[in-house]
Amino acid sequence: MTTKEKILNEALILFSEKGYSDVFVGDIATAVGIKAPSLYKHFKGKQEIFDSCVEKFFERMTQIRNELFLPDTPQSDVSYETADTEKITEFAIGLFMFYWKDDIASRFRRMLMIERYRNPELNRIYEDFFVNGAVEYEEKVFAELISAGVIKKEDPHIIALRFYSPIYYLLQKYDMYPDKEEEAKGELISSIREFCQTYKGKDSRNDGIIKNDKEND
Amino acid sequence: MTTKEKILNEALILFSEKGYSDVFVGDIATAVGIKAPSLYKHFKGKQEIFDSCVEKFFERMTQIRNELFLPDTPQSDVSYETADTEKITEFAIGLFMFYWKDDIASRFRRMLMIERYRNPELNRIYEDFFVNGAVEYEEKVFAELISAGVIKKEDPHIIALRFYSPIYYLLQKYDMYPDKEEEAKGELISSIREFCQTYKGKDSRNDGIIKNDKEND
DNA sequence: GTCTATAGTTAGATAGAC
DNA sequence: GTCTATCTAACTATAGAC
Repeated sequence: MTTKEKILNEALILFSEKGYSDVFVGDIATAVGIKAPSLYKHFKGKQEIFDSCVEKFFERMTQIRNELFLPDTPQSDVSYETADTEKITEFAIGLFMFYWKDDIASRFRRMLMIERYRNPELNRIYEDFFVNGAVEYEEKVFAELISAGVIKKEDPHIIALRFYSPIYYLLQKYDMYPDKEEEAKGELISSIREFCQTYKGKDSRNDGIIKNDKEND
Repeated sequence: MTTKEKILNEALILFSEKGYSDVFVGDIATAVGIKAPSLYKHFKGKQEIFDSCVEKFFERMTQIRNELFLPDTPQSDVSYETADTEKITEFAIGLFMFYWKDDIASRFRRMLMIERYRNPELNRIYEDFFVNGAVEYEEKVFAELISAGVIKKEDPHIIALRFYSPIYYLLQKYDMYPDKEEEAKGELISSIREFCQTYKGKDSRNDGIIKNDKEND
């Protein structure tokens, strides 16, 4: 890793813990193992370091969207037709774990939560990736699942909201406790299981799966 | 309002917008209409102003808990037996609007969201009131509603999680848009209606209300 | 590309007049 | 209880040696 990369790496860690203004150029330098003035050979200043972190985040998100959300691997041929409780759960866990643990996404998300109230541009980014944007994306997914008959014919927006909000809540709950992975996953799985019981099938609320699905444990 | 109260009021507004370290003593003074050194006749320093805001928040929360959560008014005699979709919706809206719009609670909540990553004590307060604590309280409510037969016999923790997480998500979504009250309430009501359809009654999923409830709009 | 030394700036807080 | 003037400390950034 080059010094420039090290700087960005350490800077993002610090920004995610303290926000922009409480991180001092000297802190970043110390974390990298150099002195503050040396940073200015790599970046024009603190703001440029920050801007590069933003850029790095966008690159990572573009990358993961191609991997996780738009898989063009052979498996994608099975499409929505075969999506079931297990697949929906897998998708939820994948999304949750990425937002929670990915080095870039999780740190940048925390930084955005600190900065979004004072910086409208960062608030927009936060909303696009972690609030409205996330729900809107899932809305499209559920609209397709409804067409495929996998999910009940109800308002896709409300379905997406009820799917995503526990993920969002649990992210906040476990953000400070990266070691509680099993507990977090357990809660998420229970929540998604209930979600699937409510919404799967064309009108399958009284199809008898309500009580028996618990055997999956 | 005394100058001391004015200081606390303006300080909380600024802290909720910028967090602790980006608010300068001079900013608070200007907002109040005095000069910075004058503040020191009322408070020892910036930290004491902040601590007083914390105290004010605790007072407000104690007050509202007695009003909203533990109503000892005559109406409470009807108890959980008569709780229905409408009452649960009313409770959800009351909780949401308080967290969203109450001058003290909403500002303090925003400040906590900014500060919780760098201050463990503030993170604990945030969790107690807006994350774990909120769900734990509702867990107790739903446990009682289950006993009363109003809510289906399922894990009260998951029920509480699925009840509260949309409230929490919508709070983040509309935090910057206090004027979008009707839109926010609409989304919340749709979400809670679906919640009630899923959980109300001992096993009342196929009681025919599923499609027709939309007439309420 | 790293360092030491230092300039320039600004925030928190105090002194003392009114 | 408010002000002006001022101190001290801390941070960003630059200059210039190596």
